[in-house]
Amino acid sequence: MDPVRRPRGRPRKPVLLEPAALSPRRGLHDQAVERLRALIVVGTLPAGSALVETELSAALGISRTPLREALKLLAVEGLVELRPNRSPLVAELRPDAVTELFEAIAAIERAAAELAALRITPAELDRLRRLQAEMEAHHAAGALAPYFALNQQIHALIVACARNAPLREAHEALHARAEIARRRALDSRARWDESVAEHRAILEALYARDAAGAGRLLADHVGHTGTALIAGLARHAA
Amino acid sequence: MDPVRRPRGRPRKPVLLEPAALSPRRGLHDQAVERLRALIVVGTLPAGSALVETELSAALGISRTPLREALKLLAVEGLVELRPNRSPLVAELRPDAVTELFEAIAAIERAAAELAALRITPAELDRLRRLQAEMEAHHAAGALAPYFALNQQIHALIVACARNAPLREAHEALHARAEIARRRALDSRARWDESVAEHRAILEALYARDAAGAGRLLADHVGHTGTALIAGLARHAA
DNA sequence: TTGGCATGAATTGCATGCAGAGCACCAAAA
DNA sequence: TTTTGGTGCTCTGCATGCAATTCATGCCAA
Repeated sequence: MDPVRRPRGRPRKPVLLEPAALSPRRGLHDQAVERLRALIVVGTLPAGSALVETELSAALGISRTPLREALKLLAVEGLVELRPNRSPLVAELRPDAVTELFEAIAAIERAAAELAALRITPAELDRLRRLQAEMEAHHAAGALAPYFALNQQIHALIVACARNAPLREAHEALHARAEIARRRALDSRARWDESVAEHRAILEALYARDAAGAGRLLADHVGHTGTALIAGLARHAA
Repeated sequence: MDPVRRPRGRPRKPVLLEPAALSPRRGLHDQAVERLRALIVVGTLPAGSALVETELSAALGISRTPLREALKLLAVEGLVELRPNRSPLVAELRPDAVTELFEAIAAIERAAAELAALRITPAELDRLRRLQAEMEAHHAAGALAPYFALNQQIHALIVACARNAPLREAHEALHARAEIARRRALDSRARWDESVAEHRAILEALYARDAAGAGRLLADHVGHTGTALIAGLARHAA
């Protein structure tokens, strides 16, 4: 028998970059997914750049194994492009891909809005109304960043109210790429005003439990957002 | 002594001009995804069973590393349920999950049909017509298995004709779970006849490039299939 | 008996080693 | 000069080893 009890704590090695501090007990691969997604969305890892496993794992303070798992999951999300025996690339977001992306989001949100109109509870309607009011306040104040956050919450809440897990997961999977597009082209005051008005109409349709109307309005809203973004991207490129 | 260093892995079989398209030589993790998916769909790995990494990796003849990557991907597809620090489980398919699943598939296929009605080429329409004829022949002959295969091909082709990668990927992701439900409840002659008729109507709407009609018909068709399957599952459980 | 805690086996999660694929660079031939 | 073949290096893909976690068992006390 070993008289010396080994110390229970794992030998922590010094972590160079940000050590994923104080996160809930999830695995490193899961944290890596989130951190990498954030880095890609905000552009710290620019589109087209190679993701060399040894470099990235060192930068994240983890080993290659969980990193590889994370890269595979990000590839499913379309944020990363895997190549056999080659370094993965941060996926490029081409204009036609943005078109398809917003077509798909519109399709999913339309269906979600139709279901939500049938299934949403009064409490959820109330929460939507409060979010809408808050969002309009940010709009009035010209606060873009919080506006976007609220806007995103509202869309997510409507999808959640559809009570359909596959639809919600598909929606979440597309969200990061849409966010990339939004960040690249967040301009046009006119579109902003229009968007707020469209949100009002959607909310009213949900209150009226008008499934077809809510679906159509939301799909159109997403479609308009998409075309506006593509226009913005085109301006950006020029 | 052995002067010739032998490779540690499997002996490479001599490959003579094997078309890479048919044998893409992908990584072990990718192959593991397909093999596990097939094993789960046909029920060799029954719902609720624990997937112990060491056992599974030995059974598949691979190590735990690619197996773990495969399990993570199957979890995204909803075929496997991951639990922190516990063995993954083959996901159970509860009746309400089947309902949601077919709601989601109907939503995606409706959107796909609407887009396909606008974008489908004459050649694709022709191919659809031939597939439909072949499927009807199997129906007339009472050949269930090839009928199902053709049926799937038709649905996949319609989605492909929408020219929308995210929609197609979402559709594919849901396919395996739907297949599980189908295999559990493939009965009801009456529903079979009805389904063939519905396919005819969908095809006609596509020919007429009636986007709304094609979308509605296809969504209803998938919805009917879902309710029939749930009824079948209920019979099965009883 | 029963509740609580320690202990050990089983298994996951992560790190790391190693072989091979792919690429760059260079030399030699055309 | 262009092309072809070789050579070395880098990086991926996979296997394996080790620590940490979880669960089951058993012991002790109430």
